[in-house]
Amino acid sequence: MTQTKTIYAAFSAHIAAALDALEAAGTLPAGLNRGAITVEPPRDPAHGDLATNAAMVLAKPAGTNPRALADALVAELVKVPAVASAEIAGPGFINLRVAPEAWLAELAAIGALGADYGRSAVGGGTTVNVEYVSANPTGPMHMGHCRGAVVGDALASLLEWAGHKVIREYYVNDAGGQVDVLARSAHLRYREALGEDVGGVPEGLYPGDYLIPVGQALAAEFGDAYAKAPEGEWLALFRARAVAAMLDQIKADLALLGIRHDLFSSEAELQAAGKPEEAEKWLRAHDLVYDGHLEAPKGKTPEDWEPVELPLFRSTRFGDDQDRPIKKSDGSWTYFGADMAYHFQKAQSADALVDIWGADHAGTVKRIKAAVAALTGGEDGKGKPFEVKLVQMVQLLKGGEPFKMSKRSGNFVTLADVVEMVGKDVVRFTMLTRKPEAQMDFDFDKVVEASKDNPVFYVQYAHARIRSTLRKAEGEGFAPADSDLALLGAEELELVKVAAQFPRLVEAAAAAREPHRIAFYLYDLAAAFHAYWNLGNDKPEKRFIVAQDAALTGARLYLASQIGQLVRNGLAILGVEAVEEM
RNA sequence: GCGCCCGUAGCUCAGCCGGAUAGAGCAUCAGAUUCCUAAUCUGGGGGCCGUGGGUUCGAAUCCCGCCGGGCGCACCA
Repeated sequence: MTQTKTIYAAFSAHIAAALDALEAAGTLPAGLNRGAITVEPPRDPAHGDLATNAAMVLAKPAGTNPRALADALVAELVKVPAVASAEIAGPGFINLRVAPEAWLAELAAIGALGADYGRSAVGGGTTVNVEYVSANPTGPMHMGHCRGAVVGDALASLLEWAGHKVIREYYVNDAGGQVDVLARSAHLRYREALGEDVGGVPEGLYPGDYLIPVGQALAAEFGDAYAKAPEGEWLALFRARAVAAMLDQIKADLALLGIRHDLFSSEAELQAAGKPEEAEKWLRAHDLVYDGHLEAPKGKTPEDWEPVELPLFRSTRFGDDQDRPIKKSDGSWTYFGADMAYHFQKAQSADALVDIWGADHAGTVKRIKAAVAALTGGEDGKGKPFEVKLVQMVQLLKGGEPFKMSKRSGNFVTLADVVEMVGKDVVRFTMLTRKPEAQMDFDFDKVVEASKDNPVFYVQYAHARIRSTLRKAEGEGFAPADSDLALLGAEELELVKVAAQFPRLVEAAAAAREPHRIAFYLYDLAAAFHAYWNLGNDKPEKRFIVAQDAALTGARLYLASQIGQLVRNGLAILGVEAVEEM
């Protein structure tokens, strides 16, 4: 994997070197904490290309005032060739202008690194397990699963770009009551396939047509052997067959979105292997599980409430409201009991864990975080890094009105339907145009709109324009060339400046676990490109192809080519195809 | 009642680890098309960053209270 040395990193090093020089000269005490120093593009471009707060941050501990320290720093910084100018502003900011040669070097770096430009080593090769989707294997994927699937998948790619090893994992909840319901529903379809008139699907079973082929397959495999048999004879068998069929379906649905997990972990297998028992034993030994009485639910008092003694995990020690049962009164594991063991298992093979959950599970975040902290860190130690990212609801709309599908497939809008209607790339990009913890509307009419209102098309269009231009140029005998990049002027450098932010953005987005930042960046990059493009409307000499100037054309085509590369890199993180033409 | 998320321009939303005069799109107003794709671009107007305190050189950002919206709150998954 190639590491990108960003221009920002280079300037951080310049500033560090300047501080070293001041220390050596005795101007600055040695050993000051430089952790709070930032180097970033100022909000207002008039303040230059980069600004640092170094003087403000260090003035107090150094026993001097920001302006005086800034003066000394500036004197050092102006010696650096890549620094075109350095001046003090405001309360003590140092505003830097980057020499054009340094920007052109960055442009050349994009060309040299190509599809790897933006990859970073900040992750240090540590392994992050990202668990996402994990929909119950009781039916096809529906839109409720979609956002988490896309966010999780994009996050996984983003973490890879930032230098992590990533495990993409799916937890298969194949041990709970709902898969028994699935088995019974499949049995009904099985009898139906044998010719029995089963009437309608009774309340409490899954009504969707998607179980019809499962019933037919069971009928073909087993004949009428289980048609009249008591449930005990077929439940486990039918459950296994139905779950397998549903998982195949889910994998096919995910494939439509371009998602493929590395690992599918079965809750049933986890339990069969005795993992929850192991966790319980360890927790009991550390007084983190005890037999106690569950409190009555808060806020409402169920009429049939009875206190029962259950094994409880002391999640209150980690900030939860109450201790949580890990087993039910019938002796089987609660979802939480098994999930706890599952997270412990995941932690064995990863340095950090990330779960992507629907917001409807927000209430259980504290207990699982408590469990991970306990199992990976002991009762008071700090556990492995573990984050739960909550993905908020998506409201489906069409023309501003709530959208309802036919009930043919079982009373929900399937992911497959949506992908068929609007396409994979639109689904993926649109899901990433909002931060995940904010609710979002998904309007079928708006997301397929081919205009700049629609970020997907806006970004795609920028790429298509670039490719189109390069094709046309090739037809006219021009090719991108990096031999005369110095011919590029201020307007072209503006584009390079936006491009140069990509590597640090990847790092920041990965650190924050926020892939949506890439989508917003691509929009900004596309806007910068479109803006430059339109200079050519008024001024033909600003177009990429200037027929009478082969050297300039070559340099501009090189720029265009690298911007196109960057769009592809960003889209690759998001799992969206870059198109050749619109 | 409790927990979590959200509250930024008329609308939909960004705002990176606290940084300078808070940004973008839509809508609105005024402009640009003999052109590599105008599916685009340029400019104007539009703000008590829900609200009241606190922390400090500095707060949309961090902390606390309150208001409003969403989600959740049994041994379900």
